Amino acid sequence: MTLKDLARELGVSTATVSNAFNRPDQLSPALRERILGEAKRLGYRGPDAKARSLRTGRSRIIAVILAESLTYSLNDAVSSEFLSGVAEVLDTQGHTLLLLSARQAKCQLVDSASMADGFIVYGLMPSDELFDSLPLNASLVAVDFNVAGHPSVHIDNEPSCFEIADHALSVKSRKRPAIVNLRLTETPCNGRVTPEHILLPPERTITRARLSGFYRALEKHGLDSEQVPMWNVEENTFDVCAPVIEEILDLPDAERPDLLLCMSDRLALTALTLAEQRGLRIPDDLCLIGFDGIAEGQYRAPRLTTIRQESGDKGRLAARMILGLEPRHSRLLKTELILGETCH
Amino acid sequence: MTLKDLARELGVSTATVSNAFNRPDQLSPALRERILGEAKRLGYRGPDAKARSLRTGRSRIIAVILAESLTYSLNDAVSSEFLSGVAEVLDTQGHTLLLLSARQAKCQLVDSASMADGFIVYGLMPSDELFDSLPLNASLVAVDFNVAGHPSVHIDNEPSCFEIADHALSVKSRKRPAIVNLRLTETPCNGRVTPEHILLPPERTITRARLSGFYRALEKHGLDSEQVPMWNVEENTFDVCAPVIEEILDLPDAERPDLLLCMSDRLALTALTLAEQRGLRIPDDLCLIGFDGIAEGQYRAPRLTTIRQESGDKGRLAARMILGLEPRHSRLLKTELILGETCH
DNA sequence: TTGTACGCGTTATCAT
DNA sequence: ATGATAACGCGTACAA
Repeated sequence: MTLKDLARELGVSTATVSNAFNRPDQLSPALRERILGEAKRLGYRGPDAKARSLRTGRSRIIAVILAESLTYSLNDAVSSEFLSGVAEVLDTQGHTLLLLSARQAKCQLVDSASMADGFIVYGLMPSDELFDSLPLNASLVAVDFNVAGHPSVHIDNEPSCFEIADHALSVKSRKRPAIVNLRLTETPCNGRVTPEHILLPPERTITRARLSGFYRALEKHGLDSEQVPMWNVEENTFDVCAPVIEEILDLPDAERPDLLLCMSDRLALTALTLAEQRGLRIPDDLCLIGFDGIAEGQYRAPRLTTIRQESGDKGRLAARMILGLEPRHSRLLKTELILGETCH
Repeated sequence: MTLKDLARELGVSTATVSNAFNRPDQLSPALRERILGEAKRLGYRGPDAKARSLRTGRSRIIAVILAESLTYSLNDAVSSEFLSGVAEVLDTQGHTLLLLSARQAKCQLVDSASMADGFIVYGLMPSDELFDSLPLNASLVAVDFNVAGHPSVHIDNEPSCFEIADHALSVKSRKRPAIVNLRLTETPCNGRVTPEHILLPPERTITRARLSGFYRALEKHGLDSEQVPMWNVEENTFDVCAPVIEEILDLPDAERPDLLLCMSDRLALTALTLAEQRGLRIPDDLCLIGFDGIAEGQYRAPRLTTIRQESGDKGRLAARMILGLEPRHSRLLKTELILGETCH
């Protein structure tokens, strides 16, 4: 049953049937009633989305391209919250959400992509050439990194990290701070960062900005940031974090850090769990700070001291920009220091 | 730049260009090279997905229709894990994932839907009529509930709940068990379930099956299940669960249950957090069991005693069935009892 | 209200 | 074998 069949059946033109569905004002109410009634009776389900999107050039589909795999992104609290914000706005506006990952085979990514009306790109992409393959006219908003020629949504990573590290270092004198990084080395590294490791360039990744904030706070407190031991973790999941955190916690007492500046809540929560297992008192023996402000860190005792970034707002804003509900220029969102009980 | 333009530019037919992209065996390698080379040079990005999907009838898009809102589903660990499993398989098979919610306006849901090649329906839908509007030929797999004429994927809710409740009641004598339900009343209810409340019919919802399992275990242990107090929560989030759990925990000592049979880990974790805040010792003062086996319940101390359902496997299986990688008949997945420290 | 060109490829059929 | 032709998929938009 197609629109054309229905038109023939009713003895009206296809245009009229189309109008009955899309533009009520273009035909008499009586005729419209009749068309809709017959449509239902004959089992015609309304204009086909594929045909319509070919004709109009729009699909009402917005694609989110995630830097990480879908499997990871969907299980991570921060990106889930982001997606949830995106979905909320799209839903309201009658659009739908197509999930893509930059990790997918390029060809299939690109042609699924050409169905979408717009793109929200979340996180640092493995390469920029991807963007050359996207439809030229489609709009694009980058989140947490920049794409030349397109607006982006960021949070103020450096100041936030300065603020929280400054807080951590002020509360009580900590002799042995250490930093736990997320995906910050040029080559993959799960473990201690040595001078041989090259760090990703500042403009490429948000974690580098977080590191700068930590460094600035350390310097302010008279510490030589170069001397502060640093670890790195490649993936923000318990399973990947745990071995690295264990390596830290299992250092001899005299060497074990008494303050961990973690770049994510997942890192900090992993440290918290493993530290508790080892009988370390928090915050007395070990002080912890995180970043993100995920629910899991707050609905527990002790609550994590962390920086709350509103990932949901980030998603909502990006979605609104894509849909043209918001001016298309780059935005910087604020964060908030949450004082929990893991650092005081 | 369309395929037609490129064909004209090269002086070959559109069919040949199409073949160069889709069926290398249909033309000489030399010609194919030339076409692909020129395509790149002239900025032709390959066949347009919209046009192709109109012609072929396929889009390589699989839609997941979620019973809950996208906002909720993306933030919930269980459904995220499910989606993650779906995405993993689709990815591998060159398909993409479109997220829809049964809560969306019907019309937009239906027409976004008509783009998809297949549907995975997750959770109890508000109404069945939705399925009448879906494309007739499209394949459909239901998860956690049944849709007439289509295969489904289930877990064994009743036996699992019997098993864990039986365990809980065996470990030590508990005088005052109580049940915390999830969305089980006919009319919304966040609080104590009274005889006036009508419960959803067993065939409609998995939580009713869970309740049966609990009841069977209670009877086995000589308890009158009718007498066991029951609460109900409408949404599986901390914010909605908390007030109900507080109502339970704040009962006078003599009335407060010493065993909570919770239908989800979120419920149990909420109870755990709030109980700890009140200085209740777990499991001595209060014994807790959950359902789901989400990571959050295991990466902590005490770990939750719960039933682990492999939501990821559920998603993978549903996706494989939709893609025809798996026979299209209903399947029942096994669960596993996880002995944590919240009930012994 | 209607006729109809158009959007962009795909594929069956035909020709060389 | 290779390549070309043309019908087809389903609506939409604009002129009439």
